Amino acid sequence: MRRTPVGRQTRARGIPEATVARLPLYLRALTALSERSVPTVSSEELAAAAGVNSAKLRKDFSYLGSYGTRGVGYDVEYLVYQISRELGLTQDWPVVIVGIGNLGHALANYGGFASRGFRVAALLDADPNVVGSTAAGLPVRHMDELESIVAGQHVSIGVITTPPGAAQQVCDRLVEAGVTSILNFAPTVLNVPDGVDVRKVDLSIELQILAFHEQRKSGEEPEEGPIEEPPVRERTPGPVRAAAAKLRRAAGGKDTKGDSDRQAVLPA
Amino acid sequence: MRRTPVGRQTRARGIPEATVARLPLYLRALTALSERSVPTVSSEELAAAAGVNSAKLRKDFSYLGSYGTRGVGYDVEYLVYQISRELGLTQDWPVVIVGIGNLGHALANYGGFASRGFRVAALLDADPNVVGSTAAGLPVRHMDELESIVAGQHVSIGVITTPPGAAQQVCDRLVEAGVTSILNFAPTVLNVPDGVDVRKVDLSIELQILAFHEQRKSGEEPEEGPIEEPPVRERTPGPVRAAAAKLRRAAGGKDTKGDSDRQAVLPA
DNA sequence: ATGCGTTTGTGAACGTGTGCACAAAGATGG
DNA sequence: CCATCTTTGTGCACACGTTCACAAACGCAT
Repeated sequence: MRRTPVGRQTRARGIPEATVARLPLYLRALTALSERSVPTVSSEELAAAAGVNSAKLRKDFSYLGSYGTRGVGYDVEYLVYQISRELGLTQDWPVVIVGIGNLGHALANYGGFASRGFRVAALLDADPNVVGSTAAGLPVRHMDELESIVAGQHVSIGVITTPPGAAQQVCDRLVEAGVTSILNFAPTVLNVPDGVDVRKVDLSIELQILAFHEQRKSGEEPEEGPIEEPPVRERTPGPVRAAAAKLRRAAGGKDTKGDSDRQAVLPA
Repeated sequence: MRRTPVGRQTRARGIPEATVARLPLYLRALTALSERSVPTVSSEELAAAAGVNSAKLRKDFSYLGSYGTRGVGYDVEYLVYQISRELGLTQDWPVVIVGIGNLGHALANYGGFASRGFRVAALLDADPNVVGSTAAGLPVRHMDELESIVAGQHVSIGVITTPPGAAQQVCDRLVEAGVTSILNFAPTVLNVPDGVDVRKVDLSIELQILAFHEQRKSGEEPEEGPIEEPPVRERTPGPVRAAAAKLRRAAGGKDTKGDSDRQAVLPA
């Protein structure tokens, strides 16, 4: 199962994944400085603007090369260019958005798309009532056109904003059509073949993490005592082999299949 | 600057942050099993359903306690309860959403909210044209009501879906009113006092990370050669002290202030 | 009771990420 | 040309996260 010497997602040519995740942050801060015609910036100042530690920032930049000048700082324009190039933002990235509900609309209108080389190649939906309408000035087209659009416009990035039940199916079609990077907003674990990247954005998970910390702050830590019986079933021993066998069937053969949470990304 | 012995966000009582981030994933998979009345599940099966490695899952669960039965697996109902309790989902969490554009609408309609103990206490917006309309059956109320709502309903979690220019301001008001956990969708670095948690969801960053890996796949790695001159300014040495001094003023005194990227979360 | 097959729980090794602290490098002023 | 001041780039130590591999625990059949 191990394909690359390092790990799941080889840190390409020496750039750590954690650093890659911060580059867009630096880029944003630098762009703001650039618009104010600030010529140079120190690691300390830029780090403050990006909300990180300055040593971390310097180390991050050191992976890209020695683009700073000691005693002075970093040239803003030069860094903007270098980071953009490293992230691949100097080229055009056509993107398809599948599932045009509220969230799909929000993304279609999202200004951050166009501003960084991302171009909405098409909006797709399966619902005939939605197909034909327009969002952000673009027509919503039917799922059937997915394959021809992806192939014709060389789309390599797909965004899934469908209800969770449709996500895996849509994902399969995207991959089959040639998409190799997927941004998934549906609360579903997607199965993809090797070589396809998936990143997920999950509202519900973020809130639950906040709730965890919030609970800690309140001092109402869940105590490990005799209190608070489990609501339904006690940990009663008993005949379980048959149950386990049944479970094995129900859980699906080889991978995550039946994950049909009832919550929806786009209830409308 | 170091407040806690471990680090930035002390891992409460022994539960690592990485584990906390996965608990909601396990919970979702377990809930799906529960709905199918599956009584027990092995670490291998549950790990597959959650998209993680089984050893990792077992270690994660070991931080919660010994809730499994060797030779059998984990009792689904029991685990659902324990994880819910650990995450603080057995209590009610009122939430305010500020900024009711497309994204705000999408979140208000999000089914995952209600299904896990999160309740939308109020929808708020500053635009008089939006105030008074309804979203997801709830009236949109004016920002002026923020303080009274937060105080009156004991809201501790706020969601920011405003344009980036308004985010810090809204954040300050939320914190001032008593909110101690914030989920930020605006592409802005928020400054908050100690004791307030911020999690951010940033569309643009996710896409840029995908683009980075996509570029690597294409083999078009940015090469470190004499090619590709920087577009605007060369790395010309020269008198820079005055510039650096000017910069220091422009960048703001103590913290991230002027971060006004032109992209908007909610252009509408 | 005893043995067998299964699955958990965890010690230990390894990889990744973070932050300190400082030498090297450059700018600037005399 | 030299002294001084500023800021980068990085070696090092430590914290955190992941994975392996295996003993201990448990159900079940005989």
